[in-house]
Amino acid sequence: MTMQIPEVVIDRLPIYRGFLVRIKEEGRTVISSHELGIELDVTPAQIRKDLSYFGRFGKQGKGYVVQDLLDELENILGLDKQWSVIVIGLGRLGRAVASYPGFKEEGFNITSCYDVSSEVIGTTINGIVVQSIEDLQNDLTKKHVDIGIITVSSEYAQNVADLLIKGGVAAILNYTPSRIQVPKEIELKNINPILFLQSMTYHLTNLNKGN
Amino acid sequence: MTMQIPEVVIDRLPIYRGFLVRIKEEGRTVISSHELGIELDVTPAQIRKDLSYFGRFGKQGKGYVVQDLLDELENILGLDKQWSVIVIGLGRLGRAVASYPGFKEEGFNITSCYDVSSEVIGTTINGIVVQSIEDLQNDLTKKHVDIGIITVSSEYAQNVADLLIKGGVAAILNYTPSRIQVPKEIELKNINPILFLQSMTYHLTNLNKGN
DNA sequence: AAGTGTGAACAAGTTCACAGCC
DNA sequence: GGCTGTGAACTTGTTCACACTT
Repeated sequence: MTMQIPEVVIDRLPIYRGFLVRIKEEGRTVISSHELGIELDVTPAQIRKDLSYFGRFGKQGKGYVVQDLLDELENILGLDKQWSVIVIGLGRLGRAVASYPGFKEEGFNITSCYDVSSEVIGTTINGIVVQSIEDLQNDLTKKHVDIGIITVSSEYAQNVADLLIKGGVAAILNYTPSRIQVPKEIELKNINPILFLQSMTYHLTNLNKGN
Repeated sequence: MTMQIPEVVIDRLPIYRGFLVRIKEEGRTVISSHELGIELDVTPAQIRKDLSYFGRFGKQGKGYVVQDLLDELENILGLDKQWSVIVIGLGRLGRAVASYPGFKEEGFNITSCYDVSSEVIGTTINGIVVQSIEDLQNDLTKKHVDIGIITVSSEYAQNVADLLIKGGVAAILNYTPSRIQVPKEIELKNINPILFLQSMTYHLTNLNKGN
């Protein structure tokens, strides 16, 4: 029963799902793995194989019913639930993140924001009053938080992560360039634009490409 | 000569390099693949194999001289050069990006910023006067730009990308949730926090983990 | 003695190709 | 007839294990 599903597969499902949302809005009701593949730059076999880890969602000779596949993917990914998210660090990046409407639209509800600076504490961002980081530990004992987004300055990233984990937060999105150490049961993803730029400059430097 | 180097390897090099920068600051002069591996959560064999694609940088029985390996990696990745970067779209996210000091520190110089909104055009961010997007096409004929960072709203992402490519920009960092189509010789990386969150919720939903 | 560099073994992930079903 | 689902073939990427160097 518990066949281990490759992480790369999990990472592709949200991409499939995003595209399905778009074509559903355009009124599309059925799509084949072939068409999906062309749009998403993935082979049709890849898509069929990926989906086959979870069930048989297609209609043979026909393709996938957009709405049905969407429902399946949202169920698999847990997007049929609401998730509570907090943002720690409300510098320029944190404020941009906290005020991005896309999170709420996708079921990621930013319920609280924390910062150290007295200049920021008490201000309102996206309808949320910024609290002191001092409140964080205690707040986590009282209300459940699924995901913590860390946008503090680099040197505090590990401390904040430790606090979050101690408070029962199971997933962390780290916008800091610091590499954070977490126990393996904690979900962690890092967003570090510098690393992206640096792998791109490799290719710009070595234009005997292949990519 | 032109052995094809796996993309995953290229993506790891900046991580190795970042760690070497850190330990160099701490005064470390030599490090073994074993120690590197522990810190970066990679097997020592992986590190040695990755580096072996590019040369023999280690000293047998000793490890790697931090400064030497750093120089090699920076040379490989093209980090010994300066890169010119422009930011298109100066909403909250674009302003956060444009004012992040990390780019300059790593040799990525933001030389211009563009926006459509008359409220933003003419304002100064990080010492740069925001120009009209109307100027972009013409500017690109006059000065060389290596990398474009797209932080406009989703619906304009493809248009901006097309403009950049027409103007000779070879690499694009797309902060937009839109999937952009580019010719294969153009470097493209996407930063979409929603996709990260959605793959994390898969694991939160299916805590029979393995991760 | 310690630790690299690397072919060979292994594991993971992708694509093929076709049986099966609508 | 067209397209899915999936074992099997293949390709890519990782780890092993040891000869080699200092």
